[in-house]
Amino acid sequence: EPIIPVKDPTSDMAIISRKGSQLVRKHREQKERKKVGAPGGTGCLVICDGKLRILQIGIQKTTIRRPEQKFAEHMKEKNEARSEFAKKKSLLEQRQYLPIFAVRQQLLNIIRDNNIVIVVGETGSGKTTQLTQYLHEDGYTSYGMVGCTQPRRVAAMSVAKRVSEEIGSNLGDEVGYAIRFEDCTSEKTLIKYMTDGILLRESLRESDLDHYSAVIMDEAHERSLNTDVLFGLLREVVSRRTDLKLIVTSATMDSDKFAAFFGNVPIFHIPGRTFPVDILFSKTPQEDYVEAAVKQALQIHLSGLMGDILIFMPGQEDIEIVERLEELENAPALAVLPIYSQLPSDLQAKIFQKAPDGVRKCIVATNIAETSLTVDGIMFVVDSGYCKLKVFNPRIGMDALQVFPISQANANQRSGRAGRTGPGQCYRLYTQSAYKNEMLTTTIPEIQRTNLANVVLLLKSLGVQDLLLFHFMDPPPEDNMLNSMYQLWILGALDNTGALTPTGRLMVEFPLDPALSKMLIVSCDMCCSADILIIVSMLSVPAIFYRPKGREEESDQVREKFSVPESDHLTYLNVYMQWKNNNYSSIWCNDHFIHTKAMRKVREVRSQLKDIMVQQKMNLVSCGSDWDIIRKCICAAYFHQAAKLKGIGEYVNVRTGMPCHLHPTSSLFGMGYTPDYIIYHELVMTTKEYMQCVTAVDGEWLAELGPMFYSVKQAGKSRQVSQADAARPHRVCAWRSAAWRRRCPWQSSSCEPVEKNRRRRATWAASGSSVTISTSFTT
DNA sequence: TATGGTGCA
Repeated sequence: EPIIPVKDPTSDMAIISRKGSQLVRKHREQKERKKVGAPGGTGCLVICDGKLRILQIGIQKTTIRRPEQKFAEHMKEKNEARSEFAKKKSLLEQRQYLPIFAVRQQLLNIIRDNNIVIVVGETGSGKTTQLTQYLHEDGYTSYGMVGCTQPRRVAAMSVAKRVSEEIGSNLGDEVGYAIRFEDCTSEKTLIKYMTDGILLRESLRESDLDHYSAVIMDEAHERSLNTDVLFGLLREVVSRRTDLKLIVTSATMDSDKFAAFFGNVPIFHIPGRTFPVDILFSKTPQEDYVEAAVKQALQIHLSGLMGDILIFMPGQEDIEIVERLEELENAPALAVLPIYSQLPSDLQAKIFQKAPDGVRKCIVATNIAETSLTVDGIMFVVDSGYCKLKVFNPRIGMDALQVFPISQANANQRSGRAGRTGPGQCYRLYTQSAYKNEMLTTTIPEIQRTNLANVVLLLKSLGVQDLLLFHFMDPPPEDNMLNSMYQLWILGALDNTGALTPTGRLMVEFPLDPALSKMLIVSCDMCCSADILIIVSMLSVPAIFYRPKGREEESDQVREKFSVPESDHLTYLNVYMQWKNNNYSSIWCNDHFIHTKAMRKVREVRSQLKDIMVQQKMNLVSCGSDWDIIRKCICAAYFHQAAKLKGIGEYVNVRTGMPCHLHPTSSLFGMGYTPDYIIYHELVMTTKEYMQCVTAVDGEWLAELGPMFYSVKQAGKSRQVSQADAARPHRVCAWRSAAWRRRCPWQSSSCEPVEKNRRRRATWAASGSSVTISTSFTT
């Protein structure tokens, strides 16, 4: 259905909005249509600040076909556009112009008098580049390095480069950086920028961080998983090492909380330098944020005011609808540019290119533009008020990727994007009252909404005895912690007393999720480690396959050529082997709708993991074409995530009984081949409960490899696997170990009857009988 | 029967 061009856009705003509505009405109709039959209850319960909040968002779904799209052929030009200011002034003059320079001595005094200081540094204050240098100038580098953590790699690299220029040394000498795959430091290094994940790994080797005299945790308010773990660890390190200085930077709104956590430490405030941004709230709540955003962007566009527009949307799908703005041909030229992480980098680069004269840029972004990417020249921000978040449900072991209202902190960050190069305006598509009363002040930190298996393993290896007593700034839900411990126990990383086993100790060495580490370890005994190594590497990077708008069928057909009918894992192996046979060619990738960037990373990950395997004296052997061995090996690490065929194309989770669906990207999807049992890599709730990356397994493997869950029973002539134990962590562990029970606070009366049953079952199981006890699942 | 917010090791 073509969109009718607006006849006279400048004279009649009513027409514009009508056209806008037309576009969106269609979108909404389709959305409604799709909603029918979709599972209800996409809402989510969230506990924040002791309050229980129910968040329920409708499902966004549309299918709009686009004409064939041409791929961009040019990459982002790397002309180092220096500002007029930078050209005229010397580096020293630039440094002295920064707001932080005015408070330099005060800041150094307060650091000298306190081991921990919270620094509230607004954008443009210069804290990231100057703090390290001030500490260096004040003598802190005479007895150790000054370390500075960043949540992102690009930031660590680019800031280190800038500071090395300011100091007048080569990058890697006095000033260096370390990120995964790249250590650009030397024995001379005094100032080290790094990602927070690197510092966390370093603390494994050297728990007191003796190489450092000072550590700055920059952008700590972003509260990444690693930041939160480091908070707890560094707090202890500082109490042991009185010579270590810790500086934590934070946003204004949570500085008090940070200060309290570290023991009522002082807060130092550095003003920033940004341009004012007018905030405009919607007078009434918007029914449809896509429609509202389109209308608002058009209104700005036709207002005659200059400057580029940035629209924040929750996800790719909404972005693709908003992109149709461009089709309003009679309106003044508007270049609508999408940006999200999965977009190929050549298309991403477009947002940084200067638009032709007289053409206004309108960037439609996910929250990638909130912190990760900065585009200059944005004058207007249109904020939908929503973002997607991944929340983990420990009970069913499922991630849900859902649309949530943003927090006040997000909203402020978004509006700030309009004031980087001049005064700007921010249009919020929600009411002021919604902002004040309904939005959380800050987003729920990641540690409270993710699978913690990795964190638990790390803390265990650091010798943290009782994880429930570990000092987190915002402790994760107890259920979540215990579930992760249970998962580690299943994988053999923890013993019955909750202590790390030799397998667990080996697992810590790998920068992988525990189940993937386990798979790698098991593969050495099963003589398929070279093959599993590739599969594990492929699973460690985001999306391999690219499915561009307008070429869906074409790309699906190409993908099918790689498909191994019984396994997505093997399909991945196949893709890698073919890429290798084609000399790791990027042209080959483009021809086969495969993300080159992702494949390069797979190769890097593979080589890093291989190094660790060599270092750990693990043998690297391939099983050749005996793919059954590979499937069994995968089963050995993922038997706890199994599903059983129920009807045509219908699966139910073996342990929970929950219906699960094959993801449409699976090679088992719609192929007519429906094995009785499959294991899955990941369970994600988007529009449905989807199993992503699945492999067919023999039912008997499940019983053999996962005896705590399954056993084989005789049913007529056919042998069937059924659920032997749907126990929750404490229940299994409780009867196994009194020591474990003591550390499980939920070992309370409510669990008692179940525990008794459990003991009886355990006896039966131990007697060698093949009788299966079917346990009904309750949530 | 129909599809992935953003980072990090």
